[in-house]
Amino acid sequence: MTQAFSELSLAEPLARAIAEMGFSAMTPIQAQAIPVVLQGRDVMGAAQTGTGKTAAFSLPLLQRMLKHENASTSPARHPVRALVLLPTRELADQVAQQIALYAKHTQLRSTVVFGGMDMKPQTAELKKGVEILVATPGRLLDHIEAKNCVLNQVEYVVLDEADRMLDIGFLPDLQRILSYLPKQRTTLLFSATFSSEIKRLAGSYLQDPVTIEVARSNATASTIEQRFYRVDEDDKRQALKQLLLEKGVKQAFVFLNSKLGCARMARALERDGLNAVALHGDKSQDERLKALDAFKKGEVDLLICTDVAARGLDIKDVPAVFNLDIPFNAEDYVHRIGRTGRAGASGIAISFVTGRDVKQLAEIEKLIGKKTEVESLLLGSDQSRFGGAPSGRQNDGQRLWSDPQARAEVRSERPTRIRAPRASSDPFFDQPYQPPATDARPAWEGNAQPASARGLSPYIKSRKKVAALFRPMAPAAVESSTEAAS
DNA sequence: AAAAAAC
Repeated sequence: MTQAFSELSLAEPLARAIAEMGFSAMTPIQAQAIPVVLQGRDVMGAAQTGTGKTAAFSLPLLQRMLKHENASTSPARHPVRALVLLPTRELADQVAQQIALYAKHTQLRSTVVFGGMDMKPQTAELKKGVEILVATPGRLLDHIEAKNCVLNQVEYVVLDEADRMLDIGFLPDLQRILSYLPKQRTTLLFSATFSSEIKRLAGSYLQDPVTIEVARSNATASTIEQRFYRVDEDDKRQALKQLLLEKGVKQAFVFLNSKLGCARMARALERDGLNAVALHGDKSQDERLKALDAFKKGEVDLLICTDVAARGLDIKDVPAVFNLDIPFNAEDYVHRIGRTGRAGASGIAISFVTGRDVKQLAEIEKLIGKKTEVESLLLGSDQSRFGGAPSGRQNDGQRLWSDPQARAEVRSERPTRIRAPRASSDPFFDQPYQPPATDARPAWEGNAQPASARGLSPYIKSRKKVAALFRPMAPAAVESSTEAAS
């Protein structure tokens, strides 16, 4: 019982824009949220990522703005009537572009303001007057305080990624912004994840809200295959390269927890001959937008990013997400893997687990309501560069942590040694990638090296059991995946 | 163990 946009009797300019964009059937969040927003109710909406939330709030807002003239008389001909707030600049940019497309055939004007860019062009746009303003909090406050925009006629506020907007880092800015807005207004909150705490807090910003939950909140899309591999800190890059080949992945988001880690990983992968670019908050905004744009166009294969890219970014057909680090917040796991498997497409999410991530993994299991199985990964020697002769063996799905004893051992493992940052003398920066000196022979063939040096998890007890689970990679499969990856 | 958002 999918409903069509045509059943909504939207204003002609909106219907035309939708048709031009090739949309006909509504997604569940759209089918449920649009009628409610059209009634002017406050909404708290939870829906999986990639299910069309932006259209779910922007279309009915535009419709209402077209149907209802702003009642108050304004000195500006185009007072801001709708304000959309987002937690990252790239996301603000993306949502603004989408709204502009929906509003294309209307007289309604929209613009976006975010930090890291020159104030002047933004100010000029604001002074011309816009009905719809998309923004990140900090820069918006700058504009408000510089009196570049007046928000006392705002009728609609949207907090997208609402749980993030309401978290401790954003809340002070958000409260200040809200203090500039009329009390009488419609407020819409949307996110894929809502913790119960945030839900309660959110309630205090809403008046008699309608709660819309199209899937259990915090759920991950069933179109995303989720896998977890036990990988030592030092083996992560090698494991990434190997899995890219094995899975035949052409393009992927690669998440790390730190900006420095991203910068290093991107450089190292580039040196290995991969087409990788970093995206994190220490880059200039210009670089950030360029990196994202190149990834969108498919000019870049691997986007090595922090959680700046975890939420909302909508890039078509990215087949894979790698979590080289397990995110600090379980919610961010849900958002990160939501960068793949969008709009019903399939995707794979691969996460690397070290000994100290066990607790966090449990949090993720709790949040997504699924048990995870951590597999071990036998790393090949990789004598060649990426795209050359593949490694000799691959893991064929060994379930490691289903064994309670192994799990207990993992818990007690000492934390991985962390290399201190050392400017340009850091060998990680300056030396070409050295493949591991060992071959890929497994431990049971009498290799004297400690198991961890070969990427074999040190807590494997039964060699026989393990041997049965590993088998050489079939040559045919290797070739096809190599081709696909190049 | 961090990142994000203003200059």
